[in-house]
Amino acid sequence: MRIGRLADSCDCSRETIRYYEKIGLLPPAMRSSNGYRSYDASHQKWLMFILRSKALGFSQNEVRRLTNLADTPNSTCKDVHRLILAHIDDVRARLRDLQQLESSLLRLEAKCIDETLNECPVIDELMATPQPLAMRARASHPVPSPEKSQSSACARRFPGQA
Amino acid sequence: MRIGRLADSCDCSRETIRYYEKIGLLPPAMRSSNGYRSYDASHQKWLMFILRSKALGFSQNEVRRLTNLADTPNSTCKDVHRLILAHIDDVRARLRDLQQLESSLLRLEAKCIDETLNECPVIDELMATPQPLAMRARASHPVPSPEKSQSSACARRFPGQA
DNA sequence: ACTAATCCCTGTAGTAACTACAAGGTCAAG
DNA sequence: CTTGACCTTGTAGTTACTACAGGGATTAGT
Repeated sequence: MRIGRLADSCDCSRETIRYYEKIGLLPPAMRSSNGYRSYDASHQKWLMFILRSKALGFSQNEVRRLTNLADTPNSTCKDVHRLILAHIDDVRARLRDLQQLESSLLRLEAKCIDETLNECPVIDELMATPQPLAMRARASHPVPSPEKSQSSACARRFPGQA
Repeated sequence: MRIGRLADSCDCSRETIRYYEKIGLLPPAMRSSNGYRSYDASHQKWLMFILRSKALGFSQNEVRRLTNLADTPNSTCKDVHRLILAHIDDVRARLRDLQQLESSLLRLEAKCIDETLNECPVIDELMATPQPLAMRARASHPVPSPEKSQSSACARRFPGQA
């Protein structure tokens, strides 16, 4: 089997396969006389293994550890189990982050009451300085009170900077 | 204010600030006679704006659009609203993906019944060939039935490829 | 037998969004 | 006058690929 067929059979690109070989995730292919890579069923298994692991969200490094475990005769199921649990924790942490994000965005979105408004409360909220400069500065310039609703009056000399 | 103080006040690194200037997210700083970057409150506002937007998960491109909107006098709140809604959709899609991932991982994890086992059902599942080769191949070699529980017998000649 | 299309090869550069470092200039304090 | 903390630029590294460029090999059709 040449690279194109392997790629088609696993639904990934040739480049990806060559890439996995280069970084040592996939065992190097045999080469036929013309220099073309030549694959068999075992390569296909490895590749599917890698692709399935990735589909489960494992990083390259984790996949590497998984393949190492898969390739080690003495490795117990325990190690695999540990890796999966760690990954589940990771996924859950990301879930929590995203949920936080979602509610923050919804809260922000709720501020858009009047869509015809030219002053955008969202922009204002994002733009607002909380207290960092005034608090930390040794008051080198006065800081003229909370700068009321100038909206986007700052740095207007900065339009299309590529 | 020099770069160090701005960085401290916004809790980001000097490199990040220089980077934002380089890619045109942040308006270029004034320079004092020695060539040092010099910032004022308006720069700080911009930077906070960018950092808050990023914290809400907006990509660089989205942040760029947001800053453009913030900087355009005629922009209505509507455009901002649209951007936020699109982003919320995005976040929700990612949430769904992660939830899928989590349940897949839990399903997989549940297969680890006996941790002392040397044959790992997880590895086996990840390694399994579904039907691609046999189905798509023009049967150039026989395909000797579903290759029963050889576990990780393939490509064992591939240990530490760094 | 010739030609065009389709494969394959290698190597490099690009993506997002930074971080880290190298090699050097500036400035204030001890 | 040296040390240390700051600043400058530029380049390379990260993750996980993707997209060429510039070539060779094979295959299909005429």
